[in-house]
Amino acid sequence: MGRKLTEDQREQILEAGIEAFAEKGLHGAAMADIARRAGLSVGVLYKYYENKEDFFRSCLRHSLTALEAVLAEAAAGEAPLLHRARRIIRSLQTYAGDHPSHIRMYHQLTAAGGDAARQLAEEIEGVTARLYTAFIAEGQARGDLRRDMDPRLFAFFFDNLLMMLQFSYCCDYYRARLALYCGEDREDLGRMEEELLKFLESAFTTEQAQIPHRNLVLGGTTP
Amino acid sequence: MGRKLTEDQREQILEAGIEAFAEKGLHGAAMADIARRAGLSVGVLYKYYENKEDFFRSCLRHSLTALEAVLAEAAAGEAPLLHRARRIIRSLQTYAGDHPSHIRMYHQLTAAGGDAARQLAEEIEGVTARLYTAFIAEGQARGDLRRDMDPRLFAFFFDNLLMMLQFSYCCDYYRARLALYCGEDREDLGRMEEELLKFLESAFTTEQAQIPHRNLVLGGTTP
Amino acid sequence: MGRKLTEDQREQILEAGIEAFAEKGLHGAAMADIARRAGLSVGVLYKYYENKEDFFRSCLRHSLTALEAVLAEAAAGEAPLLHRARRIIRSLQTYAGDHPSHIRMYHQLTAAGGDAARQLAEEIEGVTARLYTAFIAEGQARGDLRRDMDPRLFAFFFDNLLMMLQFSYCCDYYRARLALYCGEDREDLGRMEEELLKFLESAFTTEQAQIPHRNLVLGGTTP
Amino acid sequence: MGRKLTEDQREQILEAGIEAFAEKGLHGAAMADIARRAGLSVGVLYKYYENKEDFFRSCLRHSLTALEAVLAEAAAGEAPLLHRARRIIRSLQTYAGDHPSHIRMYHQLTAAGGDAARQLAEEIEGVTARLYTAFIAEGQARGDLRRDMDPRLFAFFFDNLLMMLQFSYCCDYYRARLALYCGEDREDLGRMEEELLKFLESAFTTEQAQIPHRNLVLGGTTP
DNA sequence: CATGAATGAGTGTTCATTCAT
DNA sequence: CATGAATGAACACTCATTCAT
Repeated sequence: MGRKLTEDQREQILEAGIEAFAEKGLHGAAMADIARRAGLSVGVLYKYYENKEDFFRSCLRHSLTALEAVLAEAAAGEAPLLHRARRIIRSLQTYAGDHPSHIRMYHQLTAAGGDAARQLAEEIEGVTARLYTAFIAEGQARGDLRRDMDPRLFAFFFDNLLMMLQFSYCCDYYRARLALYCGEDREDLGRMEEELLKFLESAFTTEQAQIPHRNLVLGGTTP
Repeated sequence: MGRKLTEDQREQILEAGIEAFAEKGLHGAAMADIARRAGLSVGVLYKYYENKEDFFRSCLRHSLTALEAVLAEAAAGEAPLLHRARRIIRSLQTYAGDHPSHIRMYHQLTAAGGDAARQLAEEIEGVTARLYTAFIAEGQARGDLRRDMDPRLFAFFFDNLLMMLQFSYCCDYYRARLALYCGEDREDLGRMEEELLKFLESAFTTEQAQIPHRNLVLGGTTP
Repeated sequence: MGRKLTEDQREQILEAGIEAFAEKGLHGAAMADIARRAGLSVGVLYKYYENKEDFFRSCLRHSLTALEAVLAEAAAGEAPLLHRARRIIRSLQTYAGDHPSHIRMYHQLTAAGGDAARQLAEEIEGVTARLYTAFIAEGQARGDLRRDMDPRLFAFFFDNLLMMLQFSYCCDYYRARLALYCGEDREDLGRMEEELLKFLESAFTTEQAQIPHRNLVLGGTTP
Repeated sequence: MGRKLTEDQREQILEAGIEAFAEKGLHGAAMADIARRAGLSVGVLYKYYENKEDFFRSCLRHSLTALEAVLAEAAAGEAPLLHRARRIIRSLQTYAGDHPSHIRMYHQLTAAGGDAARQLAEEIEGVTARLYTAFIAEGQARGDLRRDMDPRLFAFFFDNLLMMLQFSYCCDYYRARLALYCGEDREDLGRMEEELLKFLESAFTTEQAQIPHRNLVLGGTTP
């Protein structure tokens, strides 16, 4: 699984695979095409990777490791949650702009099925899940964040919004969908950042119990 | 496109297709396999559908029409936004429980590319985009919702959270991911509903300008 | 093989078949398409004809019988050979103009192979072979035609020229080929008739032995 | 289109194709069958030829190029027309005996339709059309040939007779037809050559205007 | 008896994978 | 060791033929 290659070659192969898989999906991408993109023969691919799925997995690992590094860096430090959230959003926007194929490939993974791929991705998702949950719990402990929330589910919602943000910048389908909401303004990254932060800040900081006009909005509990 | 079939047969064929496409995607699913699942021969499929893509489109339309009906019903009425949001969430949870393949297939679409499929889906997304945006604008006009938000982007966030909710109940990958956040509690639909509503209510109703401890949370603007 | 149909229906079916086979060949034509053209269901076709090849054969027989009748009429009578030749050429030109599909289908037969089809056609070719050979022998006996020829082979050449004439008016390939020779004048039927008759008359009437400048033309026997 | 194959392999593949197409036509021949005949897998065919039609075209080109070379050599030189005609007839007889499939395949082409194939063949037919027409015009200029003929149409008749000659030696249908005229003598190539030359010589050299017994033969103009 | 829906073998074509060079 | 030609199973799609209604 990748022995005996210079780091450069490995990089080139994986990058070619990521691009191909991102474009056409696991089924649609052809090994021969990937080899051509990487400037190699198919034989080499099969020397270092057991088969197509194994190679797909390796591309994913490569791609997600990079993404994880970006996230970890953005999330690091002692700054308050939303400050870090802002940094994360910005990082993701930048990353999505620079490496759309990585995001697209990640999205392909979610459609691929297959135990091995899922397992691999769980590794990665596990990191962010723990990271975000810890953030929130910590914020609650410090008193910065509302107490009346389940930190795990709010972390989940947070992650959901970030995933969709990335897909919306990179994947054809979601890009089209975003345009339905924003039209021309789709590319206004600053506005997106601002509004998403507004959304998150209120969601994370405002306890609902005290809010008096609740009934107006929620209309009471449904039976 | 589907003449001469009893509604039952049509249903059966489409359901078989939806299941296959949900599992393996547009490329991965084999027409012969779909025919076998439906208890038919390939010839029949090609009698009623021009080709694989046309059939895929028909499966999608079938699936999305049903989903749309569910949404429209849940969203209808004069009740306040979050009341309707609660109904939508519940409907989607029920729908996802009853027809997981439909959701999975929809998710496959987002990965598939292909002009026709995307076009069709935009139709559908367009409906919800308009629906949600109108909701919010209306709520703002009534004074129920915060004024300092872009209704289009907030509608987008809202839709994002709902899409991810469905995927998280139906798609293998997202199910595994949800488990990372919730563990055993993954199946507690009521809890999910409650927390999501909390998240949404605050996000939608609380204006940020007045909130004094903003800096604590946002940490000021980043340089 | 054709029982229980009114003559009209039979005619209609065969005509539809002839058109289809003429257009697309034995393999290319689809039974369902033929049924549709004839305004019938496939079931009927298979009630009266064993299978596709049997039906093809019946179409052929139908087509060739008509052609034979035309030829026989044109060739009949006591007139001198070339007079009758002129009548044959005219008849064929008219027939080709009115029923191009029949000629085309006949041409398809020559490409089809298959014992049964060949056998059937031999029946028909046999008629013209005998007819033309007898013509010539008779002409020789009367002294109208040259004696230094093999009547069978000259009949063969005669038939060849007539077959190619028909194909050249009806079949796409041969039409294009004729245009290479004639260009715009392809449709000048009178000219074709005249020149072909000139060609035939000399070929059939002039004995070569007496011709003095033979060497100039033949250049002697090749070694 | 054929790179990286030894000339031998290329030859073998094309010969297999020619045989199959000759037997069953463009539609009837199966790529898998051709591959089997050539001792290869289907994949190879598709490595070197874009698709079936492209392969068919290549087989044709291969076949017709060879035929054209034979014709060109036979037609070359300063010898009088019928001398060259004799050489052409002999060459074609030899060629037909050695490569019957090539002739059969060519015949299949005339039945196939399809723009590309027709276009290619027109190229080839164009060569002979020009060649023969020039022959005749030249002969007329020299005074060897009759002046009262349209060189283009006479060239057309000449070509027709030669085409039918080849088909009559190679194609099942035409072989059977030839037998109807010649019986046992079908294989007597020398006789065929002699008689065909007699036929041609008279047709090409004898002007009809001067011939006094014209009316006896032509019977006057038909009303 | 007619219909035309259903069957399923067969076709062109692609592509993961192997292996001789 | 690298190459990329060769393999052949798999797939989308068609159509002769059958048979339930």
